[in-house]
Amino acid sequence: MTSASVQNYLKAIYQLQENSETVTTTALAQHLDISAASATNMIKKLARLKLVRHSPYHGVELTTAGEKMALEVLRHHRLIELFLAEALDVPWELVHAEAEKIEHVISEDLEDRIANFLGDPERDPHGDPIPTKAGTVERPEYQSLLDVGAGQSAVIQRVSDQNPEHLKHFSKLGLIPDATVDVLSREPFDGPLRVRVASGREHTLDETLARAIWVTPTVEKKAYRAKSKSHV
Amino acid sequence: MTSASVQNYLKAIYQLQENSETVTTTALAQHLDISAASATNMIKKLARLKLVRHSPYHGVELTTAGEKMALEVLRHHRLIELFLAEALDVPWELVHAEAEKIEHVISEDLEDRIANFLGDPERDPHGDPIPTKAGTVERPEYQSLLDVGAGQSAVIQRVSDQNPEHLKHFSKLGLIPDATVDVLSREPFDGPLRVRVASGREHTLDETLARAIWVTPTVEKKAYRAKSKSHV
DNA sequence: TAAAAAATTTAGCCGCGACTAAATTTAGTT
DNA sequence: AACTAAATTTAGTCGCGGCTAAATTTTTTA
Ligand SMILES: [Mn+2]
Ligand SMILES: [Mn+2]
Ligand SMILES: [Mn+2]
Ligand SMILES: [Mn+2]
Repeated sequence: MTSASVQNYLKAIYQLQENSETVTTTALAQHLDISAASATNMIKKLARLKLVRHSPYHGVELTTAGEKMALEVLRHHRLIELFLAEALDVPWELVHAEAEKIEHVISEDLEDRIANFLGDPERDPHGDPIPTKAGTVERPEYQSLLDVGAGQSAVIQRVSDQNPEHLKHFSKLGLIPDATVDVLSREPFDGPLRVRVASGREHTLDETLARAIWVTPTVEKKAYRAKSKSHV
Repeated sequence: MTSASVQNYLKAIYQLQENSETVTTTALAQHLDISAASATNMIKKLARLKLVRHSPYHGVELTTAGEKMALEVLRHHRLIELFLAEALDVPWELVHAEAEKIEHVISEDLEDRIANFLGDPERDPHGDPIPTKAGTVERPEYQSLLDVGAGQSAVIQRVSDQNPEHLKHFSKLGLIPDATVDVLSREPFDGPLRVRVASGREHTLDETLARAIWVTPTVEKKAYRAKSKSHV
């Protein structure tokens, strides 16, 4: 019923809302790689459809109906990602691009069958929560690996799926959801991060990479370096 | 690269060519449920792209390039049908509609993974041959169940996937590829057909249904009714 | 073989979702 | 507070793939 374009806009607005309260035309345009004028155009259409509230020159916000639609698309997307990974061994840096297209064309019946096949999963391969059929979704507050102090260890909860090259790199290093990492040291001024993974291997992550990994800290292993939060 | 519309037109032309040498604008329009004017429009575009030869007022024909593209789409379609049936138990009357959409959005890599998962299959769930990656396809000459004489038996090779209600009915009766049917009797003037399936159950099929089932005849089981081809 | 019917193409239109260039509004700076 | 820069919207255009109505060509029928 609603076009793939409308679905992509709603999904983008939802994802931008996760970071900042209100979503600007420019942010939306950049996220979707289109011109600002095109974004304005679609925003006006979405407002007509009562899927967003538009405060001209100030930003856009999903209505309840708009958020529900966004979550439906997001559910499709993440179920498909996991399904491709599980059923066909598609590597996790490729599932996003495939899901971006397939999410718009599957029936509700197929969605249900995929969810059932996967045992009603709660996370996609990157650790992102899968919205429920009812239209709810978890919003766990993770910490960026960047903000973990030296000497602390943490469990990876999710990894940004935006950059396939980064994903490929992360899986090579063992930086995947549920893996434990020890932060060894941190260069000043947001410099690179030295980490050790469960296998014992040590790796250096620059700021951009570390920012794409979200974790929950575990209890500190070693006491000889107690300074953590205030450090750096 | 090429749009879903172009792909659907090419596929439609290919399938119409299987029955009649040349494909008319009207036949194409009916097949795709669009106006004749729209069909003409797209035909001219396809001709510009060298995917068809158009003889105005007389019909259209795929070029080698057009046929290759049609077969690529058809390969996607049939692999997806079989994959949905095998991996997710989607009933065979539903796989066609899903595949009709998904066929346009999967990558070549995903196509390869699906083919590999299925063990490079040769037939889709309805018995239709799956084109190879190289762009070739079998064109077996089956006989309609309608043309099998009383007393003969036959092995079902394929069943038309055009009508979901018919498919549902066929699977209920056990009329699926590789099943053996005995034709018991045939009413005159293309009247209904009485058949027995392997389970021993007997069913009556009207002309439309019988025409949708394609078979290869087997050796005759019983000699007391030797008249076969000339009978009816 | 001429007239009628059917098939096909042409002409003109529309909604969608993109674009650029120009106008407008808002935010930042001195 | 005025000026400037940045963000946003408006205006106008385009290609795509549909549509209807009218013109044209082919086929059928009388
Ligand atoms: Mn998408
Ligand atoms: Mn993901
Ligand atoms: Mn299709
Ligand atoms: Mn089929």
